Amino acid sequence: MRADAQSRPVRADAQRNRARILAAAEEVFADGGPRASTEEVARRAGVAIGTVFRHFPTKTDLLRALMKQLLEQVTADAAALLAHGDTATALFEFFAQLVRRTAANRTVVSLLGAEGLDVPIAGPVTSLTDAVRELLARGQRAGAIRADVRLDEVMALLESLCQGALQRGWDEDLRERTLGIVFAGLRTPVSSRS
Amino acid sequence: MRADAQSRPVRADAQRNRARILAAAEEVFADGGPRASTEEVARRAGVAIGTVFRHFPTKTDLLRALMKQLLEQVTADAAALLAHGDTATALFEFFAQLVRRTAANRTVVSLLGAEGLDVPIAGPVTSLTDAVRELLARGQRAGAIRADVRLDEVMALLESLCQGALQRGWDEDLRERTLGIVFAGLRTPVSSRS
DNA sequence: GGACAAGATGAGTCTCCACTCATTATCGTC
DNA sequence: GACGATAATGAGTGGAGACTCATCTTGTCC
Repeated sequence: MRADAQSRPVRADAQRNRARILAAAEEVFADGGPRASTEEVARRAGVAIGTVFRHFPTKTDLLRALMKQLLEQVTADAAALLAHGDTATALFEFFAQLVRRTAANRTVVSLLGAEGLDVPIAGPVTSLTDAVRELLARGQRAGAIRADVRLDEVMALLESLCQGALQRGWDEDLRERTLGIVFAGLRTPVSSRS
Repeated sequence: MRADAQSRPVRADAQRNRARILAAAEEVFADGGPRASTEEVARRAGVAIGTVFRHFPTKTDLLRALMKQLLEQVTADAAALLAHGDTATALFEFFAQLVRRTAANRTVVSLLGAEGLDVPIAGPVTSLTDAVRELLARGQRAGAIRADVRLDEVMALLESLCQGALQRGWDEDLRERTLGIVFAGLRTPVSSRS
């Protein structure tokens, strides 16, 4: 494996460590949030702290790498639903999936507009937005989602519910019921409107 | 003004400073979040740092005092609506009011289940919850809100939307439209359900 | 299996921030 | 206006955590 045509290959131990660090960071930040220390990540990865900083020169870089990885997974979920899901309800399924994933992974908090630390992630967000746009359009074409619902509203709800799902005291049941209300608001009503 | 039957009055400068500190803290934490430094609060209050700590022995105490103050305002809003508002839509009005207030005041983030720091505020939350319970019950009795909506769901939505409203890029317009969707989900449908 | 560059190590630095305390200033009272 | 209690001051302390770097180790290539 060559990193570049005129450079040497990336050493095997370096690749291994990079992977270990990412995995450890996922766990550590999952419970503890982005305020958890880099030292803790190093400890859980079984690596010295200098090694973490060799791979990710800044804590923000590490967070960004995690974000990117998660966004890719989530975007893949969306793509799968676009390919195989029921057109009418694919958006709801995706919505529920994302919130569920977030609930299990505090780091995603910063997903669409970081909070405590600044974690710029412009690129990956775009593809997620694209996927949601398509999911929304299909639901609307199928008549399942109100025609006047806009993309930014869906993204805003997604963001809000992901944030909410992180709070203490949200169990799975409450999460599903709350999502149910939001979905009812998105769904095409038979007649009443205001 | 006597603090207690057998103690001396609270000195005028002390009262003044306490008020100044609270006001400054509101501003400072409003932009900067709860991670803003106590030193900054002191500076904006025009007071030495030791004075801040005399009034609020701990940063958490200061945050808690702010929370309490805000919860009292919000609970007062709810009480006003209970007394004079339109029964059917009072909950929606209150909901919108609270989210709006939050958008202008980052500190409220930690309102119903603190994030970064731990800011226990058991008592004041109870009275807020009570007010929302009553608002919800009235809306349901009036037939404006679905009968199967539960209090914890409303609180969860409130929490989520307040969190969401803090994100960058939420302007007033988006906020109102997003709330509109949630309200549609809470409203009694004329016929369709799923 | 030797040479050497890439990588790992972890004690140490630096900065930031919550919190303390000896000293000084101010208020309320007589 | 003097006196004692209360409060304000701000340099200082302690600890946490991001980041560095001189030194040692290991993988890769011939």
